[in-house]
Amino acid sequence: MSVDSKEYILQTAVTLFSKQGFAAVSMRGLANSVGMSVAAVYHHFPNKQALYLEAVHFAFAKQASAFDEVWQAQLTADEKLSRFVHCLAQVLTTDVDFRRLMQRELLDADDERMQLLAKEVFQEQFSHLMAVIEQMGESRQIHFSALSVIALVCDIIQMQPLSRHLPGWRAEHEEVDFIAGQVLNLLMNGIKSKGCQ
Amino acid sequence: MSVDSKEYILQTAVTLFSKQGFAAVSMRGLANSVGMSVAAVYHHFPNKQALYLEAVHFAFAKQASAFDEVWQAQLTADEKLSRFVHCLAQVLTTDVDFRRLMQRELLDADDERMQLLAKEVFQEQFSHLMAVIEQMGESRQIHFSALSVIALVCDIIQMQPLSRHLPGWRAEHEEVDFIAGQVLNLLMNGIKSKGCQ
DNA sequence: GTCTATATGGCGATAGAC
DNA sequence: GTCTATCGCCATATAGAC
Repeated sequence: MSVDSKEYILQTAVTLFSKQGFAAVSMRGLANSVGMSVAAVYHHFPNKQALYLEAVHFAFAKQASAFDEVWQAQLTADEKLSRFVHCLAQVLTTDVDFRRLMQRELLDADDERMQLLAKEVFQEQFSHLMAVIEQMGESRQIHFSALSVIALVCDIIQMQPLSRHLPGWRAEHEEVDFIAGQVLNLLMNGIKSKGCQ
Repeated sequence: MSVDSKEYILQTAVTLFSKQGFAAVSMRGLANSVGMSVAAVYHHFPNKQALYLEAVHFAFAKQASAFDEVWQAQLTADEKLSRFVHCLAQVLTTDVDFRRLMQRELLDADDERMQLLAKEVFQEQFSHLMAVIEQMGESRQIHFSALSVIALVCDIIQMQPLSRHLPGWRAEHEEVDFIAGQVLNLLMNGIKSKGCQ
């Protein structure tokens, strides 16, 4: 049926685009991966560019509401922040396709697509995060603090292939709970953990 | 002369690869950009892959010693950390090609190239950073703390095209000194800046 | 909706003259 | 060391039958 084929193509496309990037993915390769002819793929999408845009949309829509339970729960601000960090680390570690597509979108940095992403995917979560940080006592640099939380988690995870080869690395450094715990410790106490608590 | 042509090709290749990625750069486009024929480019490099590897090496070699003055100066550990964060933010903001190539390498995450990058570019700087953090009083999670410093600066800068469209953004958020100052404040005091000092 | 076949053009890489 | 010309292949995309 039409919808099933289209969704299957999209799902496969998400994986291919996230692994290889737009230019390196061929319509032949995609058609081969889904077990169809090139012409059949072109029946569902007018061209490669449109297919890519739909694939990005498809991948990001899945994650848009992953954090809703965090914000709606009856918790203190500190607990909400903790849950958010855990959740973010979990999503970025589990859904590798999402994480890599995100990285590629930031690299391309097409302004039109960035606006769309900001508005449709991130703005809501970001506003919740800023509200939580405001409740925690920070009154001036809320935007920057919220950004720092996300940046810290994202880049620690995406630097893993490199940090594996740097001195002092241990296997537990790549476990979701360890990452979340360390990030939260840094956010609460700064780098000198002993001097502050 | 040979060396000049080769270096000019490399410099141009660095820019093209960082902007478009390996697959999207064509030897024809590169040849056109440097004002030579395709065959002339192939006189200097055996194939596209080798050209890419030399280009990455070329771009990273420039930055390898950018931080040496930070570590060798007669400063307290706190001051060294401050200088490092400023320097890193400056390099990542100024040398956009370097930053994007780095991001692309992390995306590809070819393990052989990661090992080479770790050993030849990052290991030395990372060891210095860990030593500084140890001097500051952190005794257990030194690797993770050092990683956090780098991750925070890197991702705040590479998320700029997105954060521009998120609520609370101001133009000063993209100034090098502002970023370094905020990052250092977070590292020293945590997110609740008032509760700790 | 899916197929086979094909049009059209760009790709990486090479041959051989100068 | 650089050129022009070219090889063989793969790319995106379409035509038309079933």
